[in-house]
Amino acid sequence: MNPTIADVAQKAGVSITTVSRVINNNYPVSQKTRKKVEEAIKELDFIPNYMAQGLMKKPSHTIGVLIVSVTNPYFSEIVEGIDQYTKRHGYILFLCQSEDRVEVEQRYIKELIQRQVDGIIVVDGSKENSQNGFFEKISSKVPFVIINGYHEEVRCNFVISDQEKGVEEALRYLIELGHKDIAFIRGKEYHSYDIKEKVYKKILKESNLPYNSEFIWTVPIASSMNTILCTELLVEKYLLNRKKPTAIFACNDLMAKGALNAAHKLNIKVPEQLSIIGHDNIYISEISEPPLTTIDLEMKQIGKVAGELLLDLINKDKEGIYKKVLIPHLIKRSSCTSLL
Amino acid sequence: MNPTIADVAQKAGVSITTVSRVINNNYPVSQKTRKKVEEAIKELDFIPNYMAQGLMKKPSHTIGVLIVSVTNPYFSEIVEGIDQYTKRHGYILFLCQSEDRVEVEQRYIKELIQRQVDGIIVVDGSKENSQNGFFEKISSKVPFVIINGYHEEVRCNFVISDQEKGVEEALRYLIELGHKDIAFIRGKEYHSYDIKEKVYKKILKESNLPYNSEFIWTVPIASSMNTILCTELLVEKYLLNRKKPTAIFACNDLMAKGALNAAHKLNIKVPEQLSIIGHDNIYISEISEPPLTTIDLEMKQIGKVAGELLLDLINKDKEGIYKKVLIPHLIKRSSCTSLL
DNA sequence: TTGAAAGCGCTAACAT
DNA sequence: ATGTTAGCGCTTTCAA
Repeated sequence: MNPTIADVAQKAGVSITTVSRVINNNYPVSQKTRKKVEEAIKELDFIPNYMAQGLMKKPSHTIGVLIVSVTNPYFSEIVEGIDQYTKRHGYILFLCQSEDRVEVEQRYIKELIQRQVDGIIVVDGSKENSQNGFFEKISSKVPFVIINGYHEEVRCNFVISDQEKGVEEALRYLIELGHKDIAFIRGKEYHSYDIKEKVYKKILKESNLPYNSEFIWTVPIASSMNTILCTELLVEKYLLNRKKPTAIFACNDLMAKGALNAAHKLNIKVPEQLSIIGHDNIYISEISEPPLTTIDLEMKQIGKVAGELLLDLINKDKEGIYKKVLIPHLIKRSSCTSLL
Repeated sequence: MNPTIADVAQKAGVSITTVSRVINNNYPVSQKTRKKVEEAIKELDFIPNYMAQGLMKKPSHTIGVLIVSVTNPYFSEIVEGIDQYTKRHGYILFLCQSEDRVEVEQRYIKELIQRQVDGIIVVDGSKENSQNGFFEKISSKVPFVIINGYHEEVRCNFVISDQEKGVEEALRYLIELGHKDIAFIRGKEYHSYDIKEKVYKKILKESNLPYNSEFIWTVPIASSMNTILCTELLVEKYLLNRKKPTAIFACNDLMAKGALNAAHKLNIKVPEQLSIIGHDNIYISEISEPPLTTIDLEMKQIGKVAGELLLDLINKDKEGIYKKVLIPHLIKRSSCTSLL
């Protein structure tokens, strides 16, 4: 058993109140007494019990972060952004992985509240929990910020990137380069893919390019690291059996990398014979061969902004509902070429 | 403010004890009473205060995990392994990033104890804190497991991979393939690099191959994601200015990927003109072009084994000091070729 | 500057 | 089956 404040008090020959005062350094204590207490603390190797402290003191200086999976760089980079900002302010993180399951998401959030976190950040919160009112309900109980994820009509704090803008920029770039046959790789069942596909159709129309449903390629697995392999298989098949595009837009870099691998396998030169553009700018896009042109979501920055907003909410520096929108930008690397 | 157990008791017209009993489901409560209480809980949206619960109940069902950085797949894969195992047993994780700083490591570990974690896992704990007795001291206060990191003469629980075996296997493979000029890429100041270099020299000697210090390439940055870029620069320079090896052994896959990129840049074909072998088997090695031959450390498995050991320690199913050693194995992919 | 005592929200004997 | 009461380890009035 760890020693308690009473042990320290006894050893130092003072009251527990005094010990508490030197621990928290919030009331005057004479030099002599302080020294005695500090020595007792050192000797006993006393570490105050946070649970007991937390019972009276309000803030726990703890934040809950809920993601799908740490091994996916998209999430880990956001976590790093959150952590770097919040740790400077003395917060520590509970890390929860939902594995993309709606009930797990709910279970974790309740557990976080039970554990008295000062606030919660959910990355890519599920559409279900957005729409069924769960997230809104949570918002009323604890400072709560959602990063990306579904947000139409949902009265929660959001930090999101303007996906439409990003996809638009990518597609216009491809079209400027002279591409007309642009395949679109997406995952299934996620709102963000639906949005992107809508933009895809819109841009084609605006550019007077025909829409061909054969160019919509849907990958069954889209957020774990298996996405790469899975996309590779799919793209290989389509590149062989369907009408060949001159360019591919992929809804995330994992898929883009999978497409790139497929091209390599089929001996299709990128970008000479096939241009590929990704989305997110996880570091994988940077270290690919060739480095992938992509849309930079600035995940670390998103994490930082979300952390900042959450702490402001916690400290009541901010009230009301916030929606912070970051504008993503195209990063031109070497996976796209001009047809003109 | 969240409602308390007293609010629930009042609303349900019972004593707080009864409420506690239905929450914990550990004493008989009549169907009728239970129903009343459950309704009150639902209506008030009551979530018990973990801090107050924790004051009496012993285990917090919380584990502290200390790593260098989440964005490095080596760490995130281990974290995933730990989490997958421990979450099944009802544990939640504090995630702490030391950013490779010895004092931060100490600060976090103390904070974790203060927060009443049931146990701590440190990944790649610093040599300093191993040698100065800090880790041993912590071991006496709380169930404590170190993954990899320095472990000679340190009386702590360890889950480690047998690095010597792995490096040996890699090097022998290269030598069997007919390589005589093998460059060795390492980081600086880490015990694990020293071990690997020792094995490198030993194997050369055993194989009657000359040792050439020009083939020891030391990368200044070796554990953040910048390693790749940094190695790329270094290898490019050495490939141009030093005696050219026919094969490269890299102490981790990040370096191996950097070497691969450098080769690409210089138009050196891998594996035809240069064989590269990595270490760790993070997924980057798998998705490289060509896929990298590497030593599989099975990080996820390491995480699982560490989680298992820690829970056994927590539940007193195990006593004493454990050192679990996993044997890494060579994974042959496509980045090495025979010279014979 | 210090100490006594109440109480944070809950659990766990002990009664009934 | 349910309630009363004494803490868990600490912070914080209040008094001295």
